[in-house]
Amino acid sequence: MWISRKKSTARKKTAAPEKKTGQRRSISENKAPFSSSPQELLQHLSVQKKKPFPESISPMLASLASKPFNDPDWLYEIKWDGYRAITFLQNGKVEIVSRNNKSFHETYYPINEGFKQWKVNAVLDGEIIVINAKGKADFAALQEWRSEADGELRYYLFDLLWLEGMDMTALPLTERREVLKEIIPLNDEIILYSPDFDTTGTTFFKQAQKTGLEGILAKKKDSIYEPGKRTRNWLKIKTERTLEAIIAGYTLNEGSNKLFSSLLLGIYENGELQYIGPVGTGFNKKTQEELMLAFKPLRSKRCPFKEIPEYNKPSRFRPNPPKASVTWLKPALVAEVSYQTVAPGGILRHPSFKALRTDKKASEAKTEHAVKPEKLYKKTKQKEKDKTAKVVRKTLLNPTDATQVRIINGSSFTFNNLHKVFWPVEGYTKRDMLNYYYQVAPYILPYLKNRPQSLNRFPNGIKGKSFYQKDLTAHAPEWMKLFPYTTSEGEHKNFMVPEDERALLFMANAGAIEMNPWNSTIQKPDHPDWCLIDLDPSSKNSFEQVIQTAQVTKQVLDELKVPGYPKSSGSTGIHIYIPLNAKYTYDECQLFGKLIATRVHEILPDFTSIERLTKNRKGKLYIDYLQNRPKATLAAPYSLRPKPGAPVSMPLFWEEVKKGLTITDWHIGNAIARIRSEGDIFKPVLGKGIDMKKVLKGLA
DNA sequence: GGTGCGC
DNA sequence: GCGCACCAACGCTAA
DNA sequence: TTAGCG
Repeated sequence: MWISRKKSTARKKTAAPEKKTGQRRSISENKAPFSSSPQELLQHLSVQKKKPFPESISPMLASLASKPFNDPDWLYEIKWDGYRAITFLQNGKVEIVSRNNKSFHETYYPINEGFKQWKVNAVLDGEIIVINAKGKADFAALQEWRSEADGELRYYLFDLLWLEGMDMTALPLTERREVLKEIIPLNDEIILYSPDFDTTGTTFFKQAQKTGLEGILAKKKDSIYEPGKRTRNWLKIKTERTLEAIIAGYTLNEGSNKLFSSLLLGIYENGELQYIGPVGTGFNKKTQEELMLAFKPLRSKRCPFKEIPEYNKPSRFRPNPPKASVTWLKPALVAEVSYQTVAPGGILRHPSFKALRTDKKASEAKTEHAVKPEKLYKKTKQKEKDKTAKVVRKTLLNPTDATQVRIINGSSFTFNNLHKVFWPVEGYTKRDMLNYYYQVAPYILPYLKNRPQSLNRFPNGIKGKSFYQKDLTAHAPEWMKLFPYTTSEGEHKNFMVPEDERALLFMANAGAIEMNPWNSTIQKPDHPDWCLIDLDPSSKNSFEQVIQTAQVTKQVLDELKVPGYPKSSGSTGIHIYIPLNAKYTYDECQLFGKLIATRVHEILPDFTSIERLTKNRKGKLYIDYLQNRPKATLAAPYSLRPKPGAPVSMPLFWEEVKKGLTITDWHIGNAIARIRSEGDIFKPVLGKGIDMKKVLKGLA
């Protein structure tokens, strides 16, 4: 028994990064800052080598959600109303920059002071705010902040992106925050840890409303940090609503030294302008001046409302309001206004002026705008049901031995040549590849099970000689499932059909870097589970054109009310899958694919082509629907590709299919973290299929 | 990557 | 016991 | 029949 005999293999050093700083909690006195052991963390990070100090990072952004929710897998933070700021701390040098990489170094100089006692090299993410005299975060005050007399600065840190040569972004949020908490000195009054609250989303939201906070953030505990991305794993829920209202007039209180005291607002309902109340806050002197300038040509004698509203109405807070005079305006300007609720009678409570919408005509003003539905949340809910997605597996092979024996699904495997470099530029080895497939097995197997495979083998890495193998008859172990076929020559042969991770690792161990399953299963070999659209650029196309074509494909599918799921091919293009649930034949499927491809080509005739023959394509992007045929294969979702950079064919959200996406975004080094964080977002491809008849009827 | 042959 | 050669797709269609 | 393609 090899496994038990080998004992002294990998027990190496590597504790958590240890620093010493004055007031900080010492790491040794508390438990290690990682929920798992350092060994596990190291293993977690094993695919990445020491990462250099990042030059710049754009912050990860939150998506907007319409209402709070409760979920133990999410944590809740305060949404600070200030400037997002990333701090680069290197060898005692401090650089604090905005979202757009503008330096805050001079502007908010007191913050630099606090970082002087830090002894670590790190990249931190947080929000700078100003507390005004009332003790509340004040965005306007922040913008006008010049010195400590203008209010108290705070820098709330909520994330850690890099620490002492370790890229933290691939770690789950909770682990990043645990380490972050450890390294923030306790004696600083400006630099603070932005806490999370162990409560339900709804309770926390109510609390936030009461406290007058701008909103809350919900963050998925196991989410990774994806720079520059507006993620669904971070959601912001605002306590205030906004609407677009028409400015119908303004008032001026007796004895006021301002240009105006409030704006009188209305919205159109059934063609009539309805009064929705005054707004008296949210503008400073400068915006008032600008507004007055815009009002000048609109002044009118006539009140645009049907009835003159009671703008002098006393309120609970102002039983004896100052006498105000009114100037009516022609209803032409649109203001964006925030408010908390609508009182009976349609009057806004706690309205605040946000901005003049110069891009909108009065007739276009809408009651509610933006606010994405909680669709986002429902999606993640689905993921949680998927138990396999929750299991965090250890790696299969240790980092040292060149040969290792493992039992998988009851079968013994001898893995040889584990040091062999498969991706020479990056140095990824056969071991890295096997570890990847072992970890991705629960996610990729649904797309391989019951599907005959074409093995595309690279036993000597991506630069070595490669070959295809379909017939496994002579090489299959007894446990291997086979699927018989007859060649056009009349020879009887057998495809292999993977059933479990044992089969997956068999293929990987054979040098099959890429997994190439049929589009149908052996249960219904002539009925594909999905329809493929393969966007395959020529060397003359830019990737931007691929993205544009994918977006147009999405648009065409939307018009037909057909769902489509995109993934990066991992090579040069993008694949789009339409779920069919094995209800149609390959012929029908291909015709449907042709229909989509043709429509896309008609919209983008300049740089796309649906010609099968390369020479007829004239260097255009090939919209390939012909792979919808029996026995054809395509790299599976989550498959590695034998290309430089060890890219992964990664399922994407449509929102990610936009300018800036690159083919190397996802690779062997970061794919596992991404997949664990997002779950299998391709799952609907294996779900309910489309009703092709209905779609075609709608077209006729 | 696995096999079989010749040395 | 080793180095080495050899093997490991397929179906379609244009020309 | 072969060459090209995916």
